[in-house]
Amino acid sequence: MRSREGKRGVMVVTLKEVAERAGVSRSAVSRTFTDGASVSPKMRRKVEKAARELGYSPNALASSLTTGRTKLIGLVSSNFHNPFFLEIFDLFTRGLQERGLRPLLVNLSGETEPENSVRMLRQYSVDGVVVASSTLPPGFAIAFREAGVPVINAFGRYASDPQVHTVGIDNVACGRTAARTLIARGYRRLAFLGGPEAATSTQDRLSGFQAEIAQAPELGLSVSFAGAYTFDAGRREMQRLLQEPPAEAYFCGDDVLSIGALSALRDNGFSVPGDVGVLGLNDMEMAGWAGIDLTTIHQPIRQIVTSSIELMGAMLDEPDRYPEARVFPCRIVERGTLRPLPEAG
Amino acid sequence: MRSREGKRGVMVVTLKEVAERAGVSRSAVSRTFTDGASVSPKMRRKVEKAARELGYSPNALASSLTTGRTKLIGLVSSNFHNPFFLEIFDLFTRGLQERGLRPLLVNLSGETEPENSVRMLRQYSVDGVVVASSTLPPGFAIAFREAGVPVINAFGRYASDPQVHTVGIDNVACGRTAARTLIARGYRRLAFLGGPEAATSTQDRLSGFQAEIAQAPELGLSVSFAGAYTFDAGRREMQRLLQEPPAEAYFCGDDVLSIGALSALRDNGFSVPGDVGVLGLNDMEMAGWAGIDLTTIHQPIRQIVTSSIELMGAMLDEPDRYPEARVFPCRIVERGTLRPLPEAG
DNA sequence: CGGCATTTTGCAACCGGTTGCAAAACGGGT
DNA sequence: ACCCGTTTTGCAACCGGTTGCAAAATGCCG
Repeated sequence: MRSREGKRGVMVVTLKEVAERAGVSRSAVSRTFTDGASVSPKMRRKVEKAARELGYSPNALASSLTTGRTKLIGLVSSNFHNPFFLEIFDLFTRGLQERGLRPLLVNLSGETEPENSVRMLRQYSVDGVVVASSTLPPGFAIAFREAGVPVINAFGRYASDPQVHTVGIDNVACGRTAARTLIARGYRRLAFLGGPEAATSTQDRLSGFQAEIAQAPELGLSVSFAGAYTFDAGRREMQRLLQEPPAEAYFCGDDVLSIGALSALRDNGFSVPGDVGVLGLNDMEMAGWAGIDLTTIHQPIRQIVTSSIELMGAMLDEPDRYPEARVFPCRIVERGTLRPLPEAG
Repeated sequence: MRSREGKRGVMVVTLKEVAERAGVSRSAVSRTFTDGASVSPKMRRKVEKAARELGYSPNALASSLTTGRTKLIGLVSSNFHNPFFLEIFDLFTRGLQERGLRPLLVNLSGETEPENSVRMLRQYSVDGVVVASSTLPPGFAIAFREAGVPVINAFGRYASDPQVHTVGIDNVACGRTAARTLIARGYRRLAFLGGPEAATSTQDRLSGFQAEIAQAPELGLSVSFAGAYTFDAGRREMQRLLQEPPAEAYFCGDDVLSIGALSALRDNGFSVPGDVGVLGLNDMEMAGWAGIDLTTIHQPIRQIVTSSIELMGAMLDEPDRYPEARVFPCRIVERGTLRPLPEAG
């Protein structure tokens, strides 16, 4: 009887058993399964045969104990209600898997203290953490860094002096782009319908939007916030705004919010883009659906995720790497909720 | 110097260091951190003090080596393009976290062989696996069971003789409910617009739908399939169907598909529910959005997830538990895409 | 075939914890 | 103070691997 009953009744084959069956030392078995180690072809064949016959595969957790790497990556987010983030999770999980890294998913909805999650992820010796959120306060990412865990803040606030590695867009610049886009189309009385006021993404987009508008005295700006990046919040807030005559065009916090706002506008008899213009942000899949057809600012999530993962790979080799911010440009995607650019003439 | 530089330059405090500082044995420290172990109050205080001063927290992976439990749960899915599943991931991650279990997320999109994922999850010694998918072939869940890993198939095919623990709805019954719903509203020429033909959910819903319709000879049924549970697939397929006159009412594979179908119908000048009725399935958040307002069959995901997690908890204590199927009823949610029930009288 | 440089292999210690067992400490009763 | 039953504690072995080091095996050359 070579095989053993594990703690849970699961057949579990260990290195030692393979070594015995192959008639070699345990180190030899270990070496054939760690690449870069010196093993003669003959030895390798013997071991592989025994391993195959026993159905052995090495215990990643046990080896992590000596190598100090688990290949576990904490994937931390609080955006579990925005379909846009499902696209992000998809890209992250696939990207990490391709590199042999395993995402340990942490849902921070409702969590206000980073402490617990930091402790938990340290207990599991994650090699690194990706904080993928546009709404979490920067303190969360920083808490990981202070705990000595390599961390990347994806979709977080871009700062020119980043405290932690940051990959994302420049929300201030986005706000400017939004303003310029609306102005170029001849809108004059503009409005900002932001996401949660506390989110840095909201603040930054607003400040860019404001800054650009402030340059032209003939422009008007009204500002309000929805409580969350959700359809309902967007719809409710727009509903509220419509108790007074609407602005000419709204730059909304994100696409879901925009869709909610659109719904309220249409229900109140406003035609979009005839009476009112709406501009979103993110360019989530849904924005392109017929029937929604939202003009929006595209956030290059593929590049952001890819770059985050590359950066994570680099940090694993060089944990004390100097923090850097990687910023990707956003571009406007023309669809049907803003009136067209006037013909050049 | 008590603290040590870990492999990655990370300060990492070990049990041994705590023991030394507290002036006790390593076992004593270990016991104060495993509940149920016998430790005197005095000892506990000493150890906790030292631990606090050093910032110690035990290494979950190291302990898993002897206890045989990692508290890691593989969360396996391939549905990363259906916003409905984001709601499911949200519920699963939170539910697991509350029980002190950690979801290791596996994205199986594009994977055809279960082997790789099974091996990977075994290497990480997961305590159990939740396969949360309505499209993965049953073989995936079974592969885990055969590898000796406790597995639960959530949102999978209900079978009266389940091979693995199954939690979800009875898709055949759902199909019947759909048919009865449409018939009761006076629709006669019915249609099934399913998801991927290979998905068991599609097959089962169809067979229930057919079975019910077959009982009334005056009813007509046409059947077609979209390639995926997505907006585009639904829209495309409906577009194609509209080259001929439409049926009176469509039972669609799921809500996203329905929304796609709706979009095609409206674009082709059909009024819903005036000319054509549409019935969805899932009752995802979006179905309730104003502007979509989809009549649909509610899938009780809260209960399904809660029950799955409970069951997982039970399996961890009793791995050889006899496979069971847990089935939750679906109910119709009246909204605006079917004409109302005729007045009784 | 011997001598030497170069792999390849096994030994043993270690990674960070847990746990059975026996010895030590404790507590209560007399 | 002593005895005995009950905690509490520490020792040492173990979980499943990795790795530095020295011994053994190999290859090459003269």
